[in-house]
Amino acid sequence: MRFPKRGDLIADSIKQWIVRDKMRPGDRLPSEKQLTEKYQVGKASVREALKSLEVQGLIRTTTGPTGGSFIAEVTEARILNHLQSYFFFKDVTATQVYEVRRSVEPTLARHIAEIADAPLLRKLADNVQASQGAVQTREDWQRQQQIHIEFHDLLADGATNPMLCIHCKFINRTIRHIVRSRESPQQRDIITANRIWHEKIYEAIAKRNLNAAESLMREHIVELDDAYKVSKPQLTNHLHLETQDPDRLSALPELP
Amino acid sequence: MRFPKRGDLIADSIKQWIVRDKMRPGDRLPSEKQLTEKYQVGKASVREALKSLEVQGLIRTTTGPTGGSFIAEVTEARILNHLQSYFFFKDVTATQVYEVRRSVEPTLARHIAEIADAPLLRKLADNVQASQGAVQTREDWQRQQQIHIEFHDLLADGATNPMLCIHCKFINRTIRHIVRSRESPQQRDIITANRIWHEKIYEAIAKRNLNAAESLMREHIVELDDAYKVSKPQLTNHLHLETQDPDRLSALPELP
DNA sequence: AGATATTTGTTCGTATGTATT
DNA sequence: TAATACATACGAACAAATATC
Repeated sequence: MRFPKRGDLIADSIKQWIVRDKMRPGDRLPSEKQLTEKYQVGKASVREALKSLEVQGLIRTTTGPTGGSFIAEVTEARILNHLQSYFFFKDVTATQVYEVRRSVEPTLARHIAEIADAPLLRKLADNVQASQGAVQTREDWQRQQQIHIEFHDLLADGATNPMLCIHCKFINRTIRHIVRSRESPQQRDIITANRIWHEKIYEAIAKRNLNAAESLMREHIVELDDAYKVSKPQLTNHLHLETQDPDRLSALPELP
Repeated sequence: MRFPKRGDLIADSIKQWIVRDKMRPGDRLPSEKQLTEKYQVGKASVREALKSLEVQGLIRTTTGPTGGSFIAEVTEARILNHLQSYFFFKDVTATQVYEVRRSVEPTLARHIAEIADAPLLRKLADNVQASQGAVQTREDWQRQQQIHIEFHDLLADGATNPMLCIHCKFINRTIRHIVRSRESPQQRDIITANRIWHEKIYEAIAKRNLNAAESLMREHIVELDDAYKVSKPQLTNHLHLETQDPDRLSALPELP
């Protein structure tokens, strides 16, 4: 395709409009009919443009009399899905994920130690408390793994630095995939070691000890990396689906 | 909207198909007509699905007898644009960008010191060479700034760790925005300081001195952060346009 | 070079679904 | 309940791009 499609041109034009007029989330776009008249194009082209903006997460669309297209803030879920799609064919190894994690998460811990408020401290304390349970069965092990990653997610969610937040959230999502693809090793000592690390990190954060939070987190990640270095390095990736309802998908005919 | 749109359902179904059948970039999808027959839906719905996948970067589409939709690897440019859109309404400050940069770029420097090959070393050397020029005019200053960021981009492009690469590339793109929004300060000493830092970092990489590369980069970033802390913290963000050709956009009618 | 076939791109008319009044 | 305003969906036709012969 030498020439850009009409839909893409219109989408870009609307983007310019959003920037130039400093539109904010919630602001309303003209209706499809108005857009066809303004741009002198067919309905389908306008719909392609709106679909493009919708997939990018910049607008959301509703039906009905008060409906239409409205400027939206791109959600965290959407950008995480896009990142996941980006790495789908990339063959990222667990070692590579840990290389990034080792550099970013200590910074996150320091950041949180600086800004954590009472509600966040409470959530972290609850999480540490929840990780006290015994690890007997395979289900126990998997549950503890989820609680463990949840601790890291709480830290990321608590960040006031959006860039730091999103990077850490994506790392955690990737770690979840790695953990799932791993057959449970009978390494109960790792689980208890993790619990102790989290306790220490929590204490450092609660005491606003920035340096301790950072270095403890670094040691924690390095130990995790070492512990799992032997296991399957390749992570099994998949594409995220918007509609998690499997019934609706299976209602469609199968493809050959 | 309570029920998902048909286009989204079909897009998800195709995604499942891609994962289940282990399709690879270049593989062909059924034609629009075939898809309408398979899914028993109208052409518009199929096109919405394909448009969604196209915007996500998972397929590319061409016309003609050998044309159609083909599986594609999501490009770096596309994910960077999505990240930019994500932060559009987020009000990220320069300080926050540097907080992430300070943690991740030293890791990148270490990574590169470990794996850099001759061509990359050559490019880095050329870049350092190019930064020797005098800084007299305002244009000199801006050119030197671009060469400086180019050095960091060369490091990111050289990374074999895709996750590290993309994070650093996005940081660099954001830094470019910050630099552009900054009126040139008459701080010629910063430019020369940067040049010296880059020389040292290059030397460490060339000598495969991982620790030196990492710590030099850390000091370099910290100094940069301090030097610019006084300037405007807010970065002026904008949305990326697919079609950079301004003629085509201005050919469209203006919006009210 | 020109004709032609194939596939996407675009338009239009019409009908349906949805949410408000 | 009915009228409305909007998005959603279908189908047929035509236009444009790009291969092959």
